[in-house]
Amino acid sequence: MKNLDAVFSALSDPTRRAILARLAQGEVTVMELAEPFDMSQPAISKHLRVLECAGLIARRVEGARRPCRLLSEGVGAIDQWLASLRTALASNYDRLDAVLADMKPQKSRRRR
Amino acid sequence: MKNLDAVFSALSDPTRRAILARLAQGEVTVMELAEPFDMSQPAISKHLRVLECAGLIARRVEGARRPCRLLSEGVGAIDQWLASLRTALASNYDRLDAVLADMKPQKSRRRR
DNA sequence: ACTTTACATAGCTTAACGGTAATATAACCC
DNA sequence: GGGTTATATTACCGTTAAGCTATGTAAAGT
Repeated sequence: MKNLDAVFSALSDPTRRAILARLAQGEVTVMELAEPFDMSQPAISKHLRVLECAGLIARRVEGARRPCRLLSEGVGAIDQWLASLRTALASNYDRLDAVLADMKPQKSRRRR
Repeated sequence: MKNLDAVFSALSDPTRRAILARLAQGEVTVMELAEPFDMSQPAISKHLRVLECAGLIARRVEGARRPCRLLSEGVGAIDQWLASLRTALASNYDRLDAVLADMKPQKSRRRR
Protein backbone atom coordinates (compact mmCIF):
# COMPACT_ATOMS: atom_id res chain seq x y z
CA MET A 1 0.00 0.00 0.00
CA LYS A 2 2.13 2.83 -1.23
CA ASN A 3 -0.76 5.21 -0.87
CA LEU A 4 -0.62 5.06 2.88
CA ASP A 5 2.53 7.12 2.72
CA ALA A 6 0.66 9.94 1.06
CA VAL A 7 -2.39 9.59 3.27
CA PHE A 8 -0.56 9.71 6.58
CA SER A 9 1.80 12.38 5.36
CA ALA A 10 -1.14 14.51 4.31
CA LEU A 11 -2.77 14.07 7.70
CA SER A 12 0.36 15.01 9.60
CA ASP A 13 -0.27 18.69 8.96
CA PRO A 14 -2.74 20.44 11.28
CA THR A 15 -3.85 22.85 8.57
CA ARG A 16 -4.77 19.97 6.33
CA ARG A 17 -6.64 18.20 9.10
CA ALA A 18 -8.55 21.39 9.74
CA ILE A 19 -9.38 21.59 6.06
CA LEU A 20 -10.70 18.05 6.14
CA ALA A 21 -12.79 18.82 9.20
CA ARG A 22 -14.28 21.76 7.37
CA LEU A 23 -14.96 19.70 4.29
CA ALA A 24 -16.66 17.07 6.37
CA GLN A 25 -19.45 19.59 6.79
CA GLY A 26 -19.93 19.94 3.07
CA GLU A 27 -18.43 21.40 -0.06
CA VAL A 28 -16.28 24.49 0.26
CA THR A 29 -14.42 26.63 -2.25
CA VAL A 30 -10.75 27.43 -2.02
CA MET A 31 -11.25 31.02 -0.92
CA GLU A 32 -13.70 29.97 1.76
CA LEU A 33 -11.18 27.47 2.99
CA ALA A 34 -8.33 29.95 2.98
CA GLU A 35 -10.14 32.64 4.94
CA PRO A 36 -9.91 31.26 8.49
CA PHE A 37 -6.28 30.26 8.10
CA ASP A 38 -3.84 33.12 8.38
CA MET A 39 -2.03 31.93 5.32
CA SER A 40 -1.71 32.89 1.68
CA GLN A 41 -4.03 31.46 -0.93
CA PRO A 42 -1.26 29.59 -2.78
CA ALA A 43 -0.39 27.84 0.45
CA ILE A 44 -3.94 26.57 0.73
CA SER A 45 -3.93 25.49 -2.90
CA LYS A 46 -0.81 23.51 -2.19
CA HIS A 47 -2.39 21.83 0.81
CA LEU A 48 -5.40 20.96 -1.28
CA ARG A 49 -3.18 19.43 -3.91
CA VAL A 50 -1.53 17.26 -1.27
CA LEU A 51 -4.90 16.14 0.01
CA GLU A 52 -6.07 15.42 -3.50
CA CYS A 53 -2.99 13.38 -4.36
CA ALA A 54 -3.56 11.38 -1.20
CA GLY A 55 -7.06 10.57 -2.37
CA LEU A 56 -8.63 12.36 0.54
CA ILE A 57 -10.50 15.04 -1.38
CA ALA A 58 -11.81 15.73 -4.86
CA ARG A 59 -12.56 18.91 -6.74
CA ARG A 60 -15.00 19.77 -9.44
CA VAL A 61 -15.07 22.72 -11.78
CA GLU A 62 -17.87 25.20 -11.31
CA GLY A 63 -17.12 28.23 -13.40
CA ALA A 64 -14.15 29.97 -11.90
CA ARG A 65 -14.49 28.05 -8.65
CA ARG A 66 -13.18 24.67 -7.66
CA PRO A 67 -15.34 23.42 -4.82
CA CYS A 68 -13.71 20.67 -2.80
CA ARG A 69 -15.34 17.75 -1.11
CA LEU A 70 -14.18 14.99 1.16
CA LEU A 71 -13.66 11.47 -0.17
CA SER A 72 -14.37 8.63 2.18
CA GLU A 73 -12.02 6.23 0.39
CA GLY A 74 -8.93 7.72 1.97
CA VAL A 75 -10.40 7.44 5.42
CA GLY A 76 -11.24 3.85 4.61
CA ALA A 77 -7.61 3.11 3.79
CA ILE A 78 -6.56 4.24 7.23
CA ASP A 79 -9.28 2.16 8.80
CA GLN A 80 -8.04 -0.94 7.05
CA TRP A 81 -4.49 -0.38 8.16
CA LEU A 82 -5.53 0.31 11.72
CA ALA A 83 -7.67 -2.78 11.79
CA SER A 84 -4.85 -5.02 10.63
CA LEU A 85 -2.54 -3.59 13.23
CA ARG A 86 -5.12 -3.95 15.95
CA THR A 87 -5.88 -7.56 15.18
CA ALA A 88 -2.19 -8.38 15.23
CA LEU A 89 -1.96 -6.66 18.56
CA ALA A 90 -4.99 -8.40 19.98
CA SER A 91 -3.87 -11.85 18.89
CA ASN A 92 -0.65 -11.42 20.78
CA TYR A 93 -1.87 -9.45 23.71
CA ASP A 94 -1.95 -12.31 26.16
CA ARG A 95 1.54 -13.45 25.41
CA LEU A 96 2.83 -9.91 25.49
CA ASP A 97 1.15 -9.30 28.78
CA ALA A 98 2.73 -12.39 30.25
CA VAL A 99 6.16 -11.34 29.08
CA LEU A 100 5.76 -7.95 30.66
CA ALA A 101 4.56 -9.39 33.92
CA ASP A 102 7.52 -11.71 33.92
CA MET A 103 9.99 -8.91 33.38
CA LYS A 104 8.42 -6.58 35.91
CA PRO A 105 10.58 -7.49 38.94
CA GLN A 106 13.68 -6.35 37.10
CA LYS A 107 13.91 -2.70 38.03
CA SER A 108 10.40 -1.49 38.91
CA ARG A 109 9.94 -0.17 35.42
CA ARG A 110 6.27 0.76 35.37
CA ARG A 111 4.57 1.91 32.20
CA ARG A 112 0.89 1.63 31.26
CA MET B 1 -4.69 17.25 20.05
CA LYS B 2 -1.32 18.52 19.05
CA ASN B 3 0.06 15.01 19.28
CA LEU B 4 -1.74 14.01 16.11
CA ASP B 5 0.95 15.82 14.15
CA ALA B 6 3.59 13.51 15.55
CA VAL B 7 1.44 10.40 15.23
CA PHE B 8 0.51 10.87 11.60
CA SER B 9 3.96 12.07 10.70
CA ALA B 10 5.45 8.97 12.28
CA LEU B 11 3.06 6.74 10.35
CA SER B 12 3.84 8.37 7.04
CA ASP B 13 7.06 6.40 6.72
CA PRO B 14 6.77 2.83 5.41
CA THR B 15 9.76 1.65 7.45
CA ARG B 16 8.11 2.86 10.62
CA ARG B 17 4.81 1.23 9.73
CA ALA B 18 6.67 -2.01 9.12
CA ILE B 19 8.32 -1.65 12.51
CA LEU B 20 4.94 -1.21 14.13
CA ALA B 21 3.59 -4.25 12.33
CA ARG B 22 6.50 -6.24 13.64
CA LEU B 23 5.99 -4.95 17.15
CA ALA B 24 2.34 -5.85 17.01
CA GLN B 25 3.51 -9.46 17.19
CA GLY B 26 5.40 -8.88 20.38
CA GLU B 27 8.47 -7.30 21.85
CA VAL B 28 11.53 -6.98 19.64
CA THR B 29 15.01 -5.61 20.22
CA VAL B 30 16.58 -2.94 18.06
CA MET B 31 18.96 -5.30 16.30
CA GLU B 32 16.16 -7.72 15.53
CA LEU B 33 14.17 -4.86 14.10
CA ALA B 34 17.08 -3.59 12.02
CA GLU B 35 17.91 -6.93 10.44
CA PRO B 36 15.17 -7.23 7.81
CA PHE B 37 15.54 -3.60 6.74
CA ASP B 38 18.50 -2.94 4.51
CA MET B 39 19.43 0.04 6.58
CA SER B 40 22.00 1.02 9.19
CA GLN B 41 21.35 0.58 12.90
CA PRO B 42 21.39 4.31 13.64
CA ALA B 43 18.67 4.78 11.07
CA ILE B 44 16.47 2.30 12.92
CA SER B 45 17.26 3.93 16.24
CA LYS B 46 16.15 7.22 14.77
CA HIS B 47 12.90 5.72 13.51
CA LEU B 48 12.29 4.23 16.95
CA ARG B 49 12.84 7.59 18.54
CA VAL B 50 10.25 9.13 16.24
CA LEU B 51 7.77 6.40 17.09
CA GLU B 52 8.48 6.83 20.78
CA CYS B 53 8.01 10.59 20.67
CA ALA B 54 4.71 10.03 18.92
CA GLY B 55 3.59 7.80 21.78
CA LEU B 56 3.32 4.77 19.53
CA ILE B 57 5.94 2.60 21.19
CA ALA B 58 7.76 2.26 24.50
CA ARG B 59 11.09 0.78 25.43
CA ARG B 60 12.35 -0.84 28.57
CA VAL B 61 15.91 -1.50 29.68
CA GLU B 62 17.00 -5.09 29.80
CA GLY B 63 20.73 -5.15 30.29
CA ALA B 64 22.34 -3.86 27.14
CA ARG B 65 19.12 -4.30 25.16
CA ARG B 66 16.15 -2.00 24.77
CA PRO B 67 13.21 -4.14 23.74
CA CYS B 68 10.42 -2.17 22.13
CA ARG B 69 6.74 -2.76 22.37
CA LEU B 70 3.69 -1.24 20.79
CA LEU B 71 1.48 1.17 22.73
CA SER B 72 -2.20 1.16 21.96
CA GLU B 73 -2.72 4.77 23.05
CA GLY B 74 -1.38 6.19 19.82
CA VAL B 75 -3.62 4.00 17.76
CA GLY B 76 -6.48 5.12 19.94
CA ALA B 77 -5.75 8.77 19.18
CA ILE B 78 -6.10 8.11 15.48
CA ASP B 79 -9.32 6.25 16.08
CA GLN B 80 -10.77 9.19 17.91
CA TRP B 81 -9.85 11.61 15.19
CA LEU B 82 -11.21 9.33 12.49
CA ALA B 83 -14.43 8.90 14.40
CA SER B 84 -15.00 12.62 14.75
CA LEU B 85 -14.37 13.13 11.07
CA ARG B 86 -16.65 10.29 10.13
CA THR B 87 -19.54 11.49 12.22
CA ALA B 88 -19.24 14.95 10.73
CA LEU B 89 -19.26 13.36 7.32
CA ALA B 90 -22.21 11.16 8.07
CA SER B 91 -24.31 13.97 9.44
CA ASN B 92 -23.90 15.86 6.21
CA TYR B 93 -23.88 12.98 3.81
CA ASP B 94 -27.42 13.40 2.58
CA ARG B 95 -27.06 17.05 1.77
CA LEU B 96 -23.70 16.49 0.13
CA ASP B 97 -25.07 13.69 -1.94
CA ALA B 98 -27.91 15.84 -3.15
CA VAL B 99 -25.55 18.60 -4.15
CA LEU B 100 -23.42 16.21 -6.15
CA ALA B 101 -26.37 14.66 -7.90
CA ASP B 102 -27.60 18.10 -8.78
CA MET B 103 -24.30 19.16 -10.28
CA LYS B 104 -23.74 15.99 -12.27
CA PRO B 105 -25.44 17.09 -15.54
CA GLN B 106 -22.99 19.98 -15.85
CA LYS B 107 -20.51 18.57 -18.30
CA SER B 108 -20.52 20.79 -21.36
CA ARG B 109 -17.98 23.08 -19.79
CA ARG B 110 -14.86 24.06 -21.66
CA ARG B 111 -11.60 24.82 -19.91
CA ARG B 112 -7.93 25.50 -20.63
C1' DA C 1 -13.35 45.29 -23.95
C1' DC C 2 -11.76 45.93 -19.37
C1' DT C 3 -11.58 44.73 -14.54
C1' DT C 4 -12.20 41.71 -10.94
C1' DT C 5 -12.47 37.31 -8.93
C1' DA C 6 -10.89 32.67 -8.14
C1' DC C 7 -7.83 30.00 -8.52
C1' DA C 8 -3.12 27.60 -10.25
C1' DT C 9 1.87 27.67 -11.21
C1' DA C 10 6.70 29.11 -10.78
C1' DG C 11 10.59 30.44 -8.34
C1' DC C 12 12.75 31.16 -4.08
C1' DT C 13 14.16 30.40 0.98
C1' DT C 14 14.29 27.95 5.10
C1' DA C 15 13.60 24.09 7.86
C1' DA C 16 12.81 19.33 8.56
C1' DC C 17 13.65 14.61 7.21
C1' DG C 18 16.06 10.30 6.07
C1' DG C 19 20.09 8.42 5.34
C1' DT C 20 25.21 7.77 6.24
C1' DA C 21 29.77 7.03 8.90
C1' DA C 22 32.14 7.79 13.06
C1' DT C 23 32.15 7.89 17.82
C1' DA C 24 30.35 7.19 22.63
C1' DT C 25 28.39 4.42 26.33
C1' DA C 26 27.01 0.72 28.87
C1' DA C 27 26.45 -4.11 29.75
C1' DC C 28 28.19 -8.77 28.83
C1' DC C 29 31.71 -12.46 28.30
C1' DC C 30 36.24 -14.31 28.80
C1' DG D 1 40.85 -5.62 32.45
C1' DG D 2 39.90 -6.10 27.54
C1' DG D 3 37.11 -7.20 23.71
C1' DT D 4 32.56 -7.76 21.94
C1' DT D 5 27.69 -6.66 21.63
C1' DA D 6 23.72 -3.55 21.72
C1' DT D 7 22.29 0.80 21.28
C1' DA D 8 22.47 5.99 21.33
C1' DT D 9 24.48 10.34 19.80
C1' DT D 10 26.84 13.41 16.77
C1' DA D 11 28.08 15.56 12.53
C1' DC D 12 27.19 15.84 7.99
C1' DC D 13 24.68 15.62 3.40
C1' DG D 14 21.06 15.43 -0.11
C1' DT D 15 16.04 15.65 -0.69
C1' DT D 16 11.68 17.12 0.31
C1' DA D 17 8.23 20.14 2.33
C1' DA D 18 6.04 24.45 3.77
C1' DG D 19 5.85 29.05 3.49
C1' DC D 20 6.23 33.33 0.77
C1' DT D 21 5.77 36.73 -3.45
C1' DA D 22 4.96 37.33 -8.08
C1' DT D 23 2.73 36.03 -12.11
C1' DG D 24 -0.53 33.45 -15.23
C1' DT D 25 -5.21 32.12 -16.63
C1' DA D 26 -9.91 31.49 -17.10
C1' DA D 27 -14.52 32.82 -15.92
C1' DA D 28 -17.72 36.73 -14.22
C1' DG D 29 -19.17 41.13 -13.75
C1' DT D 30 -19.78 45.75 -15.70
